[in-house]
Amino acid sequence: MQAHGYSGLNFRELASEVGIKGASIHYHFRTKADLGAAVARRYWESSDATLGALWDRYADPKEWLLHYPETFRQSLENDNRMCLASFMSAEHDDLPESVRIEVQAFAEINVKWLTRAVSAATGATPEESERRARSIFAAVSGAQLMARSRADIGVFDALMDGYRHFGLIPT
Amino acid sequence: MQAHGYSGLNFRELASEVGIKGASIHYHFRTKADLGAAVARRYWESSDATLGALWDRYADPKEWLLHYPETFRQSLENDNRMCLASFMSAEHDDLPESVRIEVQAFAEINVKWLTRAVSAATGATPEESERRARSIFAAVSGAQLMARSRADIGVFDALMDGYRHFGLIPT
DNA sequence: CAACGTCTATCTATCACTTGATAGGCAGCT
DNA sequence: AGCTGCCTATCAAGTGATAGATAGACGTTG
Repeated sequence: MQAHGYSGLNFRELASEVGIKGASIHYHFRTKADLGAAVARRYWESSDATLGALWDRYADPKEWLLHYPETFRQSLENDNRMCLASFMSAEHDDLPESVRIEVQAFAEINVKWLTRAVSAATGATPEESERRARSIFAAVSGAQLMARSRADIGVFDALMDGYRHFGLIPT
Repeated sequence: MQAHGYSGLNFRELASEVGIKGASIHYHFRTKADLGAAVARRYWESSDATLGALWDRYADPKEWLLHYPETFRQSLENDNRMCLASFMSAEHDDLPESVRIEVQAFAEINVKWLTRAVSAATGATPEESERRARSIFAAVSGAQLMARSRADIGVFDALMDGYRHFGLIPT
């Protein structure tokens, strides 16, 4: 799904990757919307766990923000894929409600995590921290977008350097 | 196309909007790739003109950067659409080569324009100006992404305020 | 233990529908 | 006549979804 989005996801192709037939998927997921929602849910739950691990790995709050972009970088490393949040926007209007909910959850957990990290790293007020958290999340998403469109992960790294250089991401 | 992307674009629906039949489009564009490339091309040419007009409208370089986000905002105003650059990334891997080229042209003209504007507004070196130009372009694209996913243009405006507040967009 | 029923997970076959594309015709204008 | 622009009809491929059959695991019961 991170490769072709929701509309690009089809039962037969997915099934063959798993080693079964397309019709068999309907046994586990009644509709495509159910399937999509399940995939999206598993995705943000996994991200949630990754962020939790990152939080535990470092004691210095600044380290959290410095390493945050890595969670997005991994998608690009893995076959030039993109995070669901990005597909979410592109396909937003065509997404079944159940899928949209799960996909938005991804953005929420990211902003929540970032807000806490920014707060701890800079001592800013909760409002200011959330404001910066949203800015960082949007900016990093945009960077992932650019990098994918050039199929060049170096673009992503350069943009992260830029964000730090211009002070968007506290160092 | 700004509503459903390239894969979501289909001959019959587009035709009915223009008041003709789907098959008739093949008279003007032999293949879907030709059609997509033409649409993408017209899009970045239009953006190019808009940026040129913005450049001429103000004498103070700082005004250029302050008003730049408006060119992206208009897409959202117009039916929660998104700029092609964003779809580009999402569908990048599935895009015909001819379409990809035109879509990337959009990013290029934006970065070029921004580089000149940043240079004029801040007096930074060419390298530094381009670096910031890329950062701004990616960040604004990401903001448009977020706003669309929430179907809320207020999200876009808030993010622009944030970018200026945190110094990414010079004021 | 063996026979039976049941549940699980998959299969094959098929349907209705959409999509890009082609072939060929027709009206209007120059 | 010939060109232009559009039409109808149709095709082949792919889509999500459903119906019904099948094979294996498992427990229950005679």
